Amino acid sequence: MLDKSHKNLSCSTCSARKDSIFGNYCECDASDVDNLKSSAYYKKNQPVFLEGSFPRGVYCLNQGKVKIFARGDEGKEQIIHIAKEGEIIGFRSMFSEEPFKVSASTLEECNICFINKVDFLNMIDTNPTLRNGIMKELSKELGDRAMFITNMAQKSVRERLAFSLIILADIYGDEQINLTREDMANFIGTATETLIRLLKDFKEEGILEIHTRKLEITNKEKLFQIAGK
Amino acid sequence: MLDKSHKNLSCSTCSARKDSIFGNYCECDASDVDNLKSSAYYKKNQPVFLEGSFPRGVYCLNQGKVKIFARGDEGKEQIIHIAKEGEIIGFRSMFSEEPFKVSASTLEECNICFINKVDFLNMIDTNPTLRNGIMKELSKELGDRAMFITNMAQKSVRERLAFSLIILADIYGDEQINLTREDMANFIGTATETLIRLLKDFKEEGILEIHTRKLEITNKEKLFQIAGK
DNA sequence: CTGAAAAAATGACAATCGTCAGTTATTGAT
DNA sequence: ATCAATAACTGACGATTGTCATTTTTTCAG
Repeated sequence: MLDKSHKNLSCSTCSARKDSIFGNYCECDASDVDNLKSSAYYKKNQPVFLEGSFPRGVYCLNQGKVKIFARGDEGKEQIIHIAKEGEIIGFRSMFSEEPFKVSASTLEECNICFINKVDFLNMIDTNPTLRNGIMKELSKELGDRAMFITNMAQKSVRERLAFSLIILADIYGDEQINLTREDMANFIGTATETLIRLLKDFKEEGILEIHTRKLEITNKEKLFQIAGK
Repeated sequence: MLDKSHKNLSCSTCSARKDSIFGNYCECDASDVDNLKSSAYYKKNQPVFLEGSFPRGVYCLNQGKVKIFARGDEGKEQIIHIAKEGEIIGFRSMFSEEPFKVSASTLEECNICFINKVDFLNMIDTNPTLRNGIMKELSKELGDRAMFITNMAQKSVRERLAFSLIILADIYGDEQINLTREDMANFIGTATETLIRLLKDFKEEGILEIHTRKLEITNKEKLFQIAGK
């Protein structure tokens, strides 16, 4: 599955492609993209791009998960989003012509393809369907973040944990949620200790099982209930 | 200044135009837009569009301020953004083809112009400069919201108040900040009572003066200091 | 397999902040 | 000008949550 040899992956056989913006909006041939992109193996906890730097292109996740995070004043990470297979990351700052406002770092071993800024912008300019897909994506995310802000501002940590577990369960699919307690706390926006205590509560309430680092949700219904709608 | 007679305003004499996306990116003639738009007078606390409904076009603020807000589970407003003269609002959901995730409501008397969805999308399609401006705007906002989320998650209410006052001072320009305590609390993400108490603290610390509803910042330096960077 | 480093977990404690209940001040319509 | 409605403010109190200090468990390199 993971290609550690840095050999080029092919878009035409990319299993993540069907879920991606390319798969949904790009009527172009997979091989068109194939010729532009390069691919690379990333090990766990490796940076993909860093806050403050300028984008040189976009990254397309073939395999693995990547956290997108900002840093607060004391350097504490706030995870804004966890990207999974099929997602394209790093294109927002390309349009805004600003340096990255967020950083991206792998949460596990990943295969990530790279498309050069010029090539990507060229694709956008010449392909209205893809362009509309991107605009749709940007707008959707703005809506999501409005909700994220509202949750942060109005929900208790317990409610946010329930809410976040639902999101994480969705991101991880059949796999069990697999994050360090610190990363999870930085996603929810709380202290690591508080998160650990609440996970214990949830365990005692029969909502989940803790397999050390991996979490297995056993009562999703109750999570919805706690999260509040 | 305010045109209560519903008479059409003209883009060519619109003082807000120079600060707008149109002013910055649209090479088209002001009269092109003039012919497409209609304009209307809104009184204070009047809705512009509502969460859940589908966009029929975009709104261009000629005069006055508009709050953009989401609602939490118990209906409590969370103000995401306060739009001022020159800003275009309501176009995000047009691209995402979803119903509005947020509502918009006037904070004071406003003159607002309206451009029909079809006409606006047509402008976007035929005007690459405008289109790029819009994409730039969407991306910029995504970056801003990442910071907003981080502030919400990591700063204390006191720090958030300082931070928000800086933003509000910028939005209100030469005017004094003029919001109900409830709106301000809903912007900062706290209870109205907590906000009132903290405003009193700030007053005693010589940071601002309270003229009933209007706030005058007297020590911006200190605000920056408290806000943390 | 072993030891060191990293991560997870626990306990104690204090401060921040929200809630509720009530009072005072301001606004705006008649 | 008056009064009702709305907004602003105050006080008391407790729960939630963050901090710090320490222990236990897990991971991983050699």
